[in-house]
Amino acid sequence: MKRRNTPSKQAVLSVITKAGKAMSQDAIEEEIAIDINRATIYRVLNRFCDDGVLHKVMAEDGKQYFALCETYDTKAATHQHFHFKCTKCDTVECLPNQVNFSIPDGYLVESVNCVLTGVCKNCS
Amino acid sequence: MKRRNTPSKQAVLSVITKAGKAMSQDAIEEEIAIDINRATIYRVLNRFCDDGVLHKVMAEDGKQYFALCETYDTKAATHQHFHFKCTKCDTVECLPNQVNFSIPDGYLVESVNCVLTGVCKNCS
DNA sequence: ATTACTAATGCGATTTATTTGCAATAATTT
DNA sequence: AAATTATTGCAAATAAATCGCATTAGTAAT
Repeated sequence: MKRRNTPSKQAVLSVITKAGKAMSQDAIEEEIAIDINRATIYRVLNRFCDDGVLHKVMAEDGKQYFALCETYDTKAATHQHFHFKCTKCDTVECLPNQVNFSIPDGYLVESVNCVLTGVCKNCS
Repeated sequence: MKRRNTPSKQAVLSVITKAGKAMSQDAIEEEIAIDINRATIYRVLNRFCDDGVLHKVMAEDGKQYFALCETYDTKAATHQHFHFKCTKCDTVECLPNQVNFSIPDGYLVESVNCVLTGVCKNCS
């Protein structure tokens, strides 16, 4: 299944890149220049995740936020960094901090979802 | 608003205590002996959270899981431990590991939600 | 250029998790 | 036993995310 280059994909990626933060579908729809259907935005986002372009963060508000994968992120060490969700401006940003943990034997960790919630630098 | 002791509260707390894990509303409804309405379960759970009896974990599947607060947990240092969600048995458990992080100046952290997803000891 | 192939899109409907309004019920205090 | 009001059940409402399906439009081959 070869991927195609479409205006929707370009627009979504452009918005997220410009924001420099993790964004939810509705935030993207608000910011985006062209008119794209909600379902399409979700499909574009999920495809980008599959392709390792974006990563998904589940915040405490139960919403998915999507952020650019840094180039140094490998498939193996997947995005084990903290995220910060601001309750004031409602944005999610990737923090430089890596998540360190050691789990008991027998556990197999497939993904890490760490979100700190509070008030960000800009809003405090 | 003084709290009252009701069969619903007792039943919900009993199920969670017996499980020794974090549980979602539907898992609780499945396990519970008496017949309690879905909305009631949610209200009971949220009240317990308000009262510091339970804490809420948002998993990657977008569902809320509720777990007992250990007695040594204080309001201040709120539940900064890791959680593990198993994709096989679909349960969430509290890990003993504390979450350590240092955030840049200007950020105010109000809550921490860290969930590792994978396969647990029992299922692997 | 034109055609063929099929990924991507739009739309509407659906699913799933959680909450809410409101009237009825029941725990607790007097 | 009566009064007060927290709690519950039920149905409906929200809200996020997904899905089926017919249509559109990239892409590669001719």
